[in-house]
Formats: sequence, structure tokens, C-alpha cells
Amino acid sequence: MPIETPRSQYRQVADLIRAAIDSKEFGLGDPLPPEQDLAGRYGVSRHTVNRAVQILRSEGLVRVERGKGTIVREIPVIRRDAMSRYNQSTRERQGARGAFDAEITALGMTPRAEVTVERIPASAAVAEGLRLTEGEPVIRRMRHMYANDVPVQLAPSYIPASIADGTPLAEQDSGPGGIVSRFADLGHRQVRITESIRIRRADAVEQAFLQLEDEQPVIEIWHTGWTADDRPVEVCVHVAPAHLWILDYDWSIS
Amino acid sequence: MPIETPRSQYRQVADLIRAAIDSKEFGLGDPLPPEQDLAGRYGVSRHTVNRAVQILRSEGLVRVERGKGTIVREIPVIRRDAMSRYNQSTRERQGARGAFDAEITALGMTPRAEVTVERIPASAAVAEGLRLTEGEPVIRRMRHMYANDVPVQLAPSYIPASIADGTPLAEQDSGPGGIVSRFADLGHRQVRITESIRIRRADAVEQAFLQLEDEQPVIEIWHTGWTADDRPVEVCVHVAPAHLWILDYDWSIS
DNA sequence: CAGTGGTCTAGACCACCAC
DNA sequence: TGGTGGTCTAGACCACTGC
Repeated sequence: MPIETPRSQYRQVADLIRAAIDSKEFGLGDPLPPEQDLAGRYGVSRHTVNRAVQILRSEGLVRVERGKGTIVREIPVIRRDAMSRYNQSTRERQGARGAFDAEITALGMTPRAEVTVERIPASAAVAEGLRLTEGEPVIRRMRHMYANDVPVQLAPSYIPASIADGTPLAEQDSGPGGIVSRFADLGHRQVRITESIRIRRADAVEQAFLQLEDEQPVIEIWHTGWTADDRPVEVCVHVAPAHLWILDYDWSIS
Repeated sequence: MPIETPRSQYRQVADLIRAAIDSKEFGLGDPLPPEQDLAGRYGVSRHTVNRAVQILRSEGLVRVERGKGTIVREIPVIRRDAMSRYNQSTRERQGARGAFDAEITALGMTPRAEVTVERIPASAAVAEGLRLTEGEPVIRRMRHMYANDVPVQLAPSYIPASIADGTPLAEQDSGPGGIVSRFADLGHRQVRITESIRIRRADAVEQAFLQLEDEQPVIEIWHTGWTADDRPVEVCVHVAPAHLWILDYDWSIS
């Protein structure tokens, strides 16, 4: 009998399932046994197993497909190097691929991004980030990003329409070196980056795309690019499952 | 009847309680009504209310005191500016106070930190971070940090004993300007910082100190200070409730 | 002792999926 | 139609708190 009383059963069951995954008894990409079976196996009610599975879901270890079963997730942790993504030499080395592609390729996976460009009124938050008035037109470059066809990040980028209209910034394919290079071409060279990171619950849209569980936290990186005259010209909001990413920063001090 | 079927009741109840907190009906620092009462009020079973409360706990909005009740948390979000914490002029301006003190004071709260210094063998992770062998002696400066006497961060710092032994780095009070200044005094000036950020579940020790719920995520910042000859001389592991902090980074690009 | 939340079971009904 | 997980209720017992 593996279940002992001092610790809650559902937590112990979660540990047991986690161990079974680690030991490959439940393989990556495979479904777990039905909750009813697990209940019998561990000598608890299905409700208790269900609760254990909730923990594993909130950790991002498994994903539920309604009516089918509970699947062990396969995506490993992705590292994002904030600084090197944006410096000139890295951009040149990466060519048209961009930082995200490099990060995913480094893990031996196949990256894919879908870009949708729209001209929309700025939300209050975006307006504040770009120092505009709410409702002013902005170009939104919405990116849906995948690794091995698994959604791993949602990253809408916002640019004042006054800058982007009629330029490659408003095109789906922004050309070699990514959009940071286009800003430079247009006389809006970004010289400074700020990023604010916070953890929050996913909203409904994010949950749907990222295949997230309800209680699963996401990382939100609010990225702003500034020109030499201290004007914000681009805001990019990276949203990704919190369990999936490690963020790296690296800088010199004086 | 506020409860509708398409969305799960416990989520709706969580929303209702959240709204009641926002509208000050349930004040900061006050206990919520008993779950039995809330069950009657919203027309659901206590189990469903309990589940709703779990959500609020995982968001860090409330905290349960066993046998007493469920209390609305009072600590607002704390911003941590990674770059300015470590540059010379900021350190001088802050004097003996240090970055953490400044961050908490900025919110109108009273900071407090308890420092415990110990000489211990390096764990595998710390050894790797400091480029030592597992088991080599290191000085651990464990910091328990509070805002208005509420625990908000656990931040052990590790320094090779070969550097810290017999120096102020191994003293409880490391003197003006914080330990970064002491490293400089000792000829180990830190010129580069790396930080790796990830989100994970809290371990038992962290849960206890940070008054965390089981499923509540923490931010772990693995901070390393490097000398000009590219040697890691200090590793600091900041662990804090994920909901409590916003991390700011700010840098120039070329 | 009464009040609080923590947890568990049994049983039920639902929505969604595959056959 | 049967299998899967999602959710809810009723009822119960426990541990911890404060009187």
C-alpha cells in the first residue's frame, strides 16, 4: 500500500504518477491509463485521482484531451536568451531565421511561426506602452509560434501605424534580419530594450492556443524597443506557458 | 442566481469572491466568510466553494490559516529592477540599504532581512554554478526577506570559501554598499552578471517560509556574478512567490 | 467543545470522442 | 454506444484553533 495518511492522498498519487512518467512507464506522448484504472491501482476514488491529475496539469506535465484521455507532454524546456536575441551580430548570423527559430532549432526541434498583420486601434495597455492615446491606430503583428507543431508561444507585436504604414513593418514577411532591422532602415533604430516579466493566469484566448489548463500560469514578457531619442517604437508581448521556458539575461556592470 | 451552467461553478464562485475582494466587501487582511456560509450564499456545496478558494490560493490572493479561516492577502506587487540593483551609482545612492530595501521602501512598506551565514559543502547545483566540485566548502549567506513582516523572498547567496573565508563576506554584516562592494575590495570585482529565470513549484522549505499554498508557483532567479577573468565568484538564488514580483530588465543594444 | 478548512468516498450526470 | 475526463452533491471524518 503506497498511500500513507499524513500527506494527502492526491498529492501522493501525483507523485506516483510523476515517478511513473520519469521511469518511462508512462511514455512521452502516450496517454495515461484511465482515471478509473488509476483509482483501482492506487486504491483511491476517481475523484482523488482526478485531483492528482490536476496537479500534474498545472505543472504542465500532462495535457487532457476531452473524451480521449490524459496525455504526457513531450516538449522540453526552451531557453530564451534576451540579450543575444537583439544584438546586431546575432541578427546577422541568424539571417532571416530570427531568434525564436534559433532557440527551437538548438533543441533539435522544428520551429514554425504564423504571422498575421492587422491594423487595429490601440488598447489602453498598448497605448501606454507606445506613448499613444487609446484608440490610435497601431499595426499588430500577431505571431503564433510552434515547436514540432506544438504551440509554445503567442507574441503579438505592436507598432504605431504612423511608423509602420506603407512599410515592410506592415507586411507579413518583414524581410531579412527581422523587424528590428526594418526599424533601423526606416530611421527608427532601436538602441535600448526594456523587458518586464510577470507571471499570471492565462486568459481564454491564450489558454485555447497554448493548450493550457485553467490554473496553469503563463510568463508575460512586456518587451519595448526604444530609439535614441527615447521614443518607444515597438512593444512585443510574449506570452508562453511558464513551465516551458527559462529566460536568460546577461549584462556588464560598471 | 449568479451561477450558470456552461462555465464550471467553482470558477464562477472564484470570480465572485475575487470581485467581492476587489470591491472591498472582503477587506485586505480580513478573513473571508466561512466556506459553509459562502456555499449557502452562492447556492453550491462547500466542496465547490473549497475548490474556488483553491484557485484564489494558487493566485496568491488569499491565504489559509488552518483552524482559523481564509485571509485576504495584503502585499501588492513588488518590482525588481535587475540592472540598476548592481550598478555602482545606484549602490552608492542606496548606501548600506541595498536594492531590496529600496524596492520595498518604494512601495511604502517596511523591509526587513535576516541574514544567516554558514560554511557548508557545495551542492551539485551550486558547485556547477561556481565551477567548483560538489562538496567543496562554500559560504552560504541565507537571507530571509520580509515586507511589513510578511515573508516575500528567500535568497541564499553562495561564495567559494576560498574567496570568503576570513573576509567581511563571511560576516553577517557585510558593510556599506552590499557584498558586491566587498568583492571589489577583495580584488574580485564583478564585471558581468547573468541571470536565469524559471518558474517552478516551491519545495517544502520554501512553502513554509513564504506561506505558500501547495500548487503556487515561485520564481527562481539564478544570479551569477563574474569577474573580469570570467570566473563566477558569487551565485545568488532568489526564490519568491511568482504572483508577487515583476522583474524589470533594461539594456542597450548595438 | 464548537468552528474552521482539508480531504476523501460514493454516486451521479454531463460533454466530448471514437467506433 | 461505450469510454474518457469534468464537475457537482451529500456526507463524513480529520486536524487545528480558540474559547
